[in-house]
Amino acid sequence: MELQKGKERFIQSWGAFGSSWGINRTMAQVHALLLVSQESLTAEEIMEELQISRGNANMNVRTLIDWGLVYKDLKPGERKEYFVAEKEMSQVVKKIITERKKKELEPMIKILDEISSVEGVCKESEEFCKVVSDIKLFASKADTMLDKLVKADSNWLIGTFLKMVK
Amino acid sequence: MELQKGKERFIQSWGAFGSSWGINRTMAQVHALLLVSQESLTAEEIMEELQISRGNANMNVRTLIDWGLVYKDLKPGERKEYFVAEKEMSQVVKKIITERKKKELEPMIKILDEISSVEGVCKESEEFCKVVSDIKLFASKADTMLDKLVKADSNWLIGTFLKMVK
DNA sequence: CGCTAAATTCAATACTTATTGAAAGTATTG
DNA sequence: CAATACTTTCAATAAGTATTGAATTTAGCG
Repeated sequence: MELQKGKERFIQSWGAFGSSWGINRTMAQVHALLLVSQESLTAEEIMEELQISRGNANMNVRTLIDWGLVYKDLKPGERKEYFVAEKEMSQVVKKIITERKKKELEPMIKILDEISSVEGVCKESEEFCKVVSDIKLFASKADTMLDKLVKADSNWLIGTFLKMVK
Repeated sequence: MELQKGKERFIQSWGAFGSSWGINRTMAQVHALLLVSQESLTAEEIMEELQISRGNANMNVRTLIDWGLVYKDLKPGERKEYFVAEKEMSQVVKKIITERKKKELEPMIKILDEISSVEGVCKESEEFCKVVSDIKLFASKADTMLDKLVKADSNWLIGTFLKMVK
């Protein structure tokens, strides 16, 4: 496998994981493409490389920018926009955690709070009350932990992993 | 909101999060229903409660059993199967982590290894090599960390959360 | 065994989510 | 300010995923 094949493999695999991650497949491919590109790319180039439509390219680049995983790289004297990926991997990890937490964890905690704040639930059904409060306990711990990871400096991020695994 | 409404809300919300989690919506609802049921339920009862077909109920219960989140509760003298949820929440968390890791993390590490094991990648493109090995670093750390969480005893699970967040 | 209740399978179908591409919008240039 | 180069939007459509339910298989019982 030579370099070009390696890059293609990476792009295609990153896209496939996107799906199993609840992340749009094409968005993940665009991200992968920008990650392995030396130079920043135009919308045209992304469309060409990934064989996707203009609208699709635009929408997914925009979402990546919203996530903070891609930046606009405006070149003086050039009218069109170039896009470049955030390549500091600790930043990438933090930003993915932030977005997934927002979508997967926070709304859940909100609803668990609503359910368990109801008067008399624990009196009426100890079992239901316990299920809800146990889930809340784990969800809150996970939430706090992920917050710390995201707010910490980059060395701390990997350092925390190390601390946990030893 | 009285108890019954609370349970319904819980089932419906757990189902919605399932989706944003890459977990089948109905499977999550079946899980929620069993979590909040005092008694173990038959396929019929699940179909009835969630208004789903026999096939659907069967498939999702089976997947939950594969995940170790639900058990068969066979009653002597009764021909039909009853299903009951694992209610120890630390077990539930461990089992969900195990399955999501298997689907979301392990295949990724495998492919990153394949890509980076190729001769000359680093010579040909320092940048690509760095991207791949940085991702590998984080993925492996996460993998090891999750392994520890899953193998540890239940007190350690919540204890580790606490250790991290202080 | 054969009968029957229950579980499972799977092709057809419904539902959900992503993609296209032409039309509309916006900004730069001469 | 009109021509142009590019970006964004969005309704139509395609692709992907989940669900149904009738047909099939499996297992308990006399």
